[in-house]
Amino acid sequence: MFISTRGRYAIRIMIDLAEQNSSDFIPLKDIAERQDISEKYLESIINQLVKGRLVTGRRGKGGGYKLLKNCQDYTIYDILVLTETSLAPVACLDDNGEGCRRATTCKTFPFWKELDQTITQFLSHRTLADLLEEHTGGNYCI
Amino acid sequence: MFISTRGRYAIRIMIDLAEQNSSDFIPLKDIAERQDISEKYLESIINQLVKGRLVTGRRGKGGGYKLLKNCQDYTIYDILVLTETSLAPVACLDDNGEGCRRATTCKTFPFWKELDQTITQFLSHRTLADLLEEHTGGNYCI
DNA sequence: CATATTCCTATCATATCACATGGAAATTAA
DNA sequence: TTAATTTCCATGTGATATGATAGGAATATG
Repeated sequence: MFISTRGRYAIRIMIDLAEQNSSDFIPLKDIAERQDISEKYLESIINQLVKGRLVTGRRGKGGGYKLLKNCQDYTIYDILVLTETSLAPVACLDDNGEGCRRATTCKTFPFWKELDQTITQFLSHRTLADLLEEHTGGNYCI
Repeated sequence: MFISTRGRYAIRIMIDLAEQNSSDFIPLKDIAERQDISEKYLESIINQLVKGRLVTGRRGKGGGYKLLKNCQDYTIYDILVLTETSLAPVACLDDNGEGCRRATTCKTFPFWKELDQTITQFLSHRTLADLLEEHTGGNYCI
């Protein structure tokens, strides 16, 4: 499997935040209930999104999380690259291809590179706004 | 990681067989030595290729494996679909999307389906012959 | 202060991966 | 026929990633 639940849940968190369409902080508890996912697991995921500056969090009463940008300004790639351990389709491509010493002579290496580019382009040409519109027809974004 | 060593090794086996450009059976021992991969591991991989009718094997002295078709008639998809446990980029898409009960309402499902199609198209539009030519400029195929 | 909520650091069960071991069956050459 | 070769078949194993869970410290509100 390429994209793990971790990355998929991250996208669902972002969609949920966008759908609330609020300038208030949204408690993770609410997101976990709506999405029917363990709050503790979501916690570890949204932490990565905070560190990656995709969302911001505030502690204490009235705290929670909120988006930092408009949803058309988040690409799916932005979200996945933070939450997935690797977006390379093959191990040869990790660490800029330093991982494989056969890279220079390998007959399959250019092929994997092309596959990687194809996937990366696909993921970085879609925004959070695209996902919202795709299903609702509406526009939740500011 | 998306494509495991299993699938990558399978492609290297197929390339190796094509490069021998022979109507004789090629012993797996030779392939393992040339590719510097454990023969026993390759054995379990090439078994899947035999069962999938991509190659044929013969036992005993003078035995080995050989391709059944011209290499322009093998797509990379053909090879990977046999050797990888799943080519679906996300779990939601396994078993024709039956795996996920949220599929009908999920805002991300159409997106994953598109990603899957993009990848599948990429993999099924390249043949073994393409990989051989890409690196050597020559044509090993009949 | 009491409560809500994020942050931080562990731990754990399960599955998959990459590979190894041990042999049975078949084919050919001598 | 015998020995050598080689595919076929089943099962075992250590390492790693994944998908969680647990407990508590820090911080903000009222």
